[in-house]
Amino acid sequence: MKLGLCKISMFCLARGLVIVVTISEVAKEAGVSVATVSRVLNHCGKVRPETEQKVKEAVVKLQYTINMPARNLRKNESGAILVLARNFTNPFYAKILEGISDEANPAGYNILVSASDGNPKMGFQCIQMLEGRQVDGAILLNCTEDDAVWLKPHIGKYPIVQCCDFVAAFDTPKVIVDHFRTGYEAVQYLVSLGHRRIAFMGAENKHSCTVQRLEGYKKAIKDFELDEEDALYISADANYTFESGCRAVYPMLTGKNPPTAIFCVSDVLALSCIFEAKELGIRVPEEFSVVGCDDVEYARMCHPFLSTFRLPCYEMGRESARQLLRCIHRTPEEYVEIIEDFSLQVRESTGMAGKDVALAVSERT
Amino acid sequence: MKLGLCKISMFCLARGLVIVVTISEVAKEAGVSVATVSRVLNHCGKVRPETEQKVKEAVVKLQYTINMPARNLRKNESGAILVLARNFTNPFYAKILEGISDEANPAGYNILVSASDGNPKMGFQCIQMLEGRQVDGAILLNCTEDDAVWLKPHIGKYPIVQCCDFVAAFDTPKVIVDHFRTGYEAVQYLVSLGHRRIAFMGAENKHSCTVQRLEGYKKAIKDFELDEEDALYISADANYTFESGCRAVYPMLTGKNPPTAIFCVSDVLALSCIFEAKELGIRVPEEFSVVGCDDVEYARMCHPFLSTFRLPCYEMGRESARQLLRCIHRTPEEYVEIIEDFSLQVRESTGMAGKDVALAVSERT
DNA sequence: TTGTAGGCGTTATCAT
DNA sequence: ATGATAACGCCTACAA
Repeated sequence: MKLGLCKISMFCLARGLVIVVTISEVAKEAGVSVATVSRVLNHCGKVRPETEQKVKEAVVKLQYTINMPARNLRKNESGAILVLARNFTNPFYAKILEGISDEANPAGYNILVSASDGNPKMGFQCIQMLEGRQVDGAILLNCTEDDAVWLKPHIGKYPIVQCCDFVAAFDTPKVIVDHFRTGYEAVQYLVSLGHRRIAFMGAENKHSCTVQRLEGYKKAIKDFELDEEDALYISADANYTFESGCRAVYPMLTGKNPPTAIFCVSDVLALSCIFEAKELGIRVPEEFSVVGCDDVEYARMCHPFLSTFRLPCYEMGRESARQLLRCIHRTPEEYVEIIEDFSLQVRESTGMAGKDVALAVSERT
Repeated sequence: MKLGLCKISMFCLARGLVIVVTISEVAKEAGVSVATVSRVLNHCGKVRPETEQKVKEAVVKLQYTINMPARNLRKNESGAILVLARNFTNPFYAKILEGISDEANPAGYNILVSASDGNPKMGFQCIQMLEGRQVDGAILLNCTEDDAVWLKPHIGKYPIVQCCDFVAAFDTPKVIVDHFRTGYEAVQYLVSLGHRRIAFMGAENKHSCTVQRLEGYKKAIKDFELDEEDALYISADANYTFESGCRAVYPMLTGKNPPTAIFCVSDVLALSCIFEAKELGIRVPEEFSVVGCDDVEYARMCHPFLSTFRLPCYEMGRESARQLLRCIHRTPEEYVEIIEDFSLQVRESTGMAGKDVALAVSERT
């Protein structure tokens, strides 16, 4: 890393070197009172047009800008909302964030982000921001039972929306999908292709999207009387990283009696399964079918295109923001639970059950 | 309305009346003055241990939490910084954001994000937040000449750092890579593999990472006396989307005299080239070599693994935050220009120049 | 329609 | 070491 030097100069911020223009200076300049200036600033009518004009001219002349912390203090609000997720490098969370922004920004709210990285300590920090009035509300993208400690006492006290992952017992608006059903339908779909040994890849976290999908999967396994083995449930790490997905699926694919299909709780993990299978010379989907969940952009960036459940990430983000703003503005209403639809996108990573994988591998070697 | 010593306000959701505790209530409870409470809260010593103890007990008993807008007003700071990027769904920006968070959060700063989507209007909003004291500084990830209008008058007035994309004339700290050199070295590398017709894919924006890489590319084309044609420069859309990359490269690959190699200013675009080539039955890298830039995680998620320039995204984020905090705290220092290193990651999408692509295509058909 | 004045909850500057 | 009190900049009854 090199270091080049540019011109020397000091920042001159409000605190010292620059004259900070306040509402009273504007008032003086315009020859009116601060109250009038404030009224003009807040467009609350009740001001004579020529007075308003004078004030506006003064504002421009003095380059006045409103001091938000001051206004916020007075109005007891912050004009910002918090979005708490594990991270934003996962395209799934990034897309939700986009939806939230698109809804909240036009409404005049700023977005504050915080990556918990699965650390419950961040949940505490989240509440701190609510308590400290730094944000008017929060959207939690990865709420789990682990958050009960800090969250429970604050439910109903602050505007909080759970999105995607949630804890049913926490009484907040929820914007979710029926995770159980995705798990069930994944199996159902694979069974329709003739698969009987179907694996499940979750993640080392207590997210409802992991837990409930596993439940849906298990229920389907029972209903369809399929092979039921603990060895068929594997887990990537809590953050759904590609590498951990590869690590998790490897022993299963190289072990005895491997499955002919797998359902993964995240697209990135599904991609890791496809990748690892191909590395091992196992053809997808001829010998191994993979179903993902999320439908992120990367699912269609290389062949075989991923068969996956499309969740309306962007829309979930928007709806979460809508619900949160509703809470913040105290629109009298019950806590709604909005269940977004999903749909299976059948593409190229799934196919009819054919030869046994182990057999195929041994043939090749 | 009041209840005993404490004020009551309808704080959040319909259900809860929340008692808002202020510093003066704590003072009353502890039998001291607000000044003392404040001193304890700010750990500025000068308080007798037993007094401190009393205050702390009162804080716990009343569940007091500091009111940040009030503190911010008084201290004339916000404790937040702004990160402005085109979007955060591109893993490149997401990774930089991660670096910024990891540096700024421990320092007590919150992160406010804003997606400009290339809209200069957002630049204006950015300055608004600086002026409104909602943030103490800003990191701009996509600064271009187009931003001169709103940015120029505020340079030196507010703490601003340009990261990755930048305008040299704007006198701010910069955390960048030598984009020109990536363009030059990409060609150099491809030449070493025997390529003579090398294309360039940029994007419809004025980012320095697009403009300067093109310049480096052109210089190398001249230096190595390679084919020099306007038809060899193509552009994806301003946001580097996968689809636009496909659209841009298609006519080139199917047209007359296609190149045998291409350098793309972003990994996502490079992936789109690989994808489109494969769709057309053109083998990568046997018939068509592709070099990307960024080295995002997705570059190694499917074969052929992308040969690309690794930019230290995360580190650039951290360094940007470091520089910004330095500006905010007015550490007397010059505006530095930190040039981060990059390195070419040779993987599977590049190979020796072989048969002419058009020829290969015609052979196949 | 406009002005006066009293907070909002802190911190910081004085005294004591 | 502690306390009284004046800002910080704005909003908003209440008066005029």
